[in-house]
Amino acid sequence: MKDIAKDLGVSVVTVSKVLRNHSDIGEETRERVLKRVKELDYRPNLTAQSLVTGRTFLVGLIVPDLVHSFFAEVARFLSNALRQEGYYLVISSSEEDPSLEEREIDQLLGRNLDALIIASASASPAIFRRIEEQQTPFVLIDRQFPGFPANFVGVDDESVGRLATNHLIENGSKRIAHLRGPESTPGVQRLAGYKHALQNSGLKFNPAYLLSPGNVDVDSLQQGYSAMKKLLAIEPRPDGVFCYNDPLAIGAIDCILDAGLRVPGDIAVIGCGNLHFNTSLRVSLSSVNQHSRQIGECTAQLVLQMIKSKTPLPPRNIIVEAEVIARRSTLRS
Amino acid sequence: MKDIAKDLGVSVVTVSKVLRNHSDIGEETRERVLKRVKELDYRPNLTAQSLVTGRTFLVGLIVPDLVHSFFAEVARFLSNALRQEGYYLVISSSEEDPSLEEREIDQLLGRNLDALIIASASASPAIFRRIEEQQTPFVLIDRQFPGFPANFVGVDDESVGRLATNHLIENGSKRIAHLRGPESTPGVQRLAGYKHALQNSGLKFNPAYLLSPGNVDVDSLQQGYSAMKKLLAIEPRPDGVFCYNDPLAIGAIDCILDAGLRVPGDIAVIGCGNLHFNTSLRVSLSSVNQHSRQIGECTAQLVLQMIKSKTPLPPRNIIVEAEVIARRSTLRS
DNA sequence: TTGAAAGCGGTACCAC
DNA sequence: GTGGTACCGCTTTCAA
Repeated sequence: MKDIAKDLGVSVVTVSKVLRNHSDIGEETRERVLKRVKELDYRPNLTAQSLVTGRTFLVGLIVPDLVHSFFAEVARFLSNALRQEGYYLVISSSEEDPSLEEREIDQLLGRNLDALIIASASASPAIFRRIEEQQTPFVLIDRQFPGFPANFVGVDDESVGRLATNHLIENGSKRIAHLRGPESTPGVQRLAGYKHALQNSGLKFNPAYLLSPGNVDVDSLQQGYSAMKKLLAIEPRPDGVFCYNDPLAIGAIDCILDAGLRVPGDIAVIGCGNLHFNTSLRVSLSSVNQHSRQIGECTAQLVLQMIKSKTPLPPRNIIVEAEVIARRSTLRS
Repeated sequence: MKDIAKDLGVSVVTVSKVLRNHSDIGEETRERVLKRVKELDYRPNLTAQSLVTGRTFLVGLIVPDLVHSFFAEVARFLSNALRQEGYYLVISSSEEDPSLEEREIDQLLGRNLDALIIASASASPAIFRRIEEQQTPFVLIDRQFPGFPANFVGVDDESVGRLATNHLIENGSKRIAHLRGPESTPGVQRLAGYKHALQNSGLKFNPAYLLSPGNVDVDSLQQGYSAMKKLLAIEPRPDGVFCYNDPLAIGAIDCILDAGLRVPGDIAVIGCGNLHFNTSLRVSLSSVNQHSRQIGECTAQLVLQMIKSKTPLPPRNIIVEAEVIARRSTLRS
C-alpha cells in the first residue's frame, strides 16, 4: 500500500480510502489508484485490517465429529452461506470430548473470531459464560442447555423422539427399544419423546429396552451392532428399535440380519438424520429428517445478524420442524 | 498486556518476554507476571501477534465438496493433526467450480494463512503460480497437474484404475465399463489405468462402455443411477463396471437391481474411496481404498515441515499405496 | 478532497 | 535482566 502511495505521489490514507470506496475521493485519483492496484495485483492485508477494526471475518465452528455426516453437511451449508458475505469458517472437532472442547474454545477465543458456532459435547454450560464475557457472539446448534438462555438453532428433539416412536407404533411395533444418545439435549429429549409416545399409546416403558451404546457419534456402526446384540438376547425380544442416529440404526440392522431375523418383519428400525445413503442400504432406512441444510443456513443468517448488530440481541431460539421419512425398515405393509 | 505491565510496574516488553518464556527474565518477575496473567485470564491477541510475526497459525483447505465423505474424512484427520501443533484449518468448498476455486484462493491468500492445501477442481495450474508468488507454501492433494512441480499427497491413480479393473477381470468380468470422473488427474489417470489393465489382459477397449456422468463429486448417487441406465441399454451389456467413486457405484447398483438384474451375478461393480457404509449396503460394495487417514496425516506433516523450514523445500511427491477391498459386489464365488 | 499523526496489540533490536 | 524505541500494515480523527 505504501508502495502504491509512493508510486502515485499520494498518501496511504488516500489509497486506503479508495480501497474502501470512501465517498470523498477525487474521481481521477481513484482511477489512478485502482489502476495501480490491478497492476501490482495488490491485496490488502486482512490481518492488519483486523487488528485495527477488531473484525476478522472469521467464524469458528466446533462440532463433536466432522465425519458424522450430519455435521459435515451443516458445515458445508454454513460455509457456503457465510462465504456469500465474505466470512470464512475455522473448524475444529472436539471428538466428543468436553475437555478438548473447552481447550478448543479457549484457543478460538484468542483468535478474535467474529462469532462462534458450537455443537457442544459438554454437560454444563459453564464454558459458555466465558465466551459471553469475551463479548464474542455465539450460537449453539443441535445441542442446547435447558435453563441457559443462548442463541440456538436445531430441531425440537422431543418431537423427534415422539415422531419416530409413534411411527413405529403405527406400523405395528409393540415392544419398542431405544438406543439412546449421549447426555446432551438431543439424547435426553429424544428419550423423553420416546417415553411420552409410549405413554400416550398405552404401552409401558421397559427399562431393559433402553440402551446407551456409548460414544455414539464416533464409530457408530460398531456401537449399533453390539448394542443390538444385547437387545436380541432379551426375552421377549423387542419388535421395534428407535435409534439416536442413522449409523447406529445401520449397525443395528446389520446385527439383526446377521442373526437371521428380518427387518422390518421381525424388528422394525428407525434412525435420525436422514443420511444420503439411506435408500441404498440392504434395508432402506426410515429416519427422522433433521434438515441439516436449514440448520446450516439459518445459523449462518443468525450469526451474520449478530455480527452486524452492534448492540447484543436477545437470544433467539430457532426450531426447525422434524419429519419422518418412511422407508422399508419400518413399513411392514 | 499494557495493563499488566502498569499494574506491576514493569514494561510491556518484560511481560511479552515472560509470555514467550524468553530466557533472560528474573525468576521473581516472571512469577509475578504469570500470577497477574492468571488473575486477569489474559489471553494474548493472536491477530496482533500475527501482524508482527507474519504467522497466523492458520492453514487453508479448499476442497471440491465437503460432503463427499472422502474429503470430509481428510479434513478431519488434517484438522486433528494440525491442532496438535496449534494450527487451525480454515475451510472452503469450491463446489467443483474452477472459477469459484480461484476466488477462494484469492480470498484466502489475502488472509496471510501459513499454508494452503488444495484439492483442485481446476484444469490448469495457472492459479498456483500466483500462490507461489505470494510465497505461501501450498500442497496439492488428491489431484495434481502433470508437468507442474508442486507438493503433492495422494494415491497413484493409474494404479487405482489398474487394480480395480484387474480385480473385475480376475473375478470373471469380460465386458468392463467405466463411469469416469472429471478431467482432473484422478479421473484421467484412473481411466488410463483402466485401459492399461484391459490391454494387458487382452481385452479390447470399447468406447461405448466409457461414460462421463458429469459432476461426479456432487449428487453422485443420481449420476451413477442414470449413467448405469444408459449402459444397460447397450448390446451386449457390460458385465462389470468400474466407478470413479463409491457414491457413483452405489447409484449404479441401485439401477441394476431396479432393472431386475443381479450384482455381481449379472454385473459386478467396484468403486473408489472405501466409504464407511460400504459394508451395510444392499450389496456390500467392493472399493479401492484411498486411505483418507494417511493422506490427511501425511499432508499435515508435510505442511508443518514446510511452515517451519525457512528456506523453501523442493517439492515432494508423497504417494500412498492403494488397495482393493473386496466385498460382495464383485465376488462371484 | 487530501494527508499528517496517532494508534490497534503485540514483537525485535539494542542500549542500559 | 530490563526497557526504550521503532515498526508490522492498516484505519481513524481531524486539520489543512
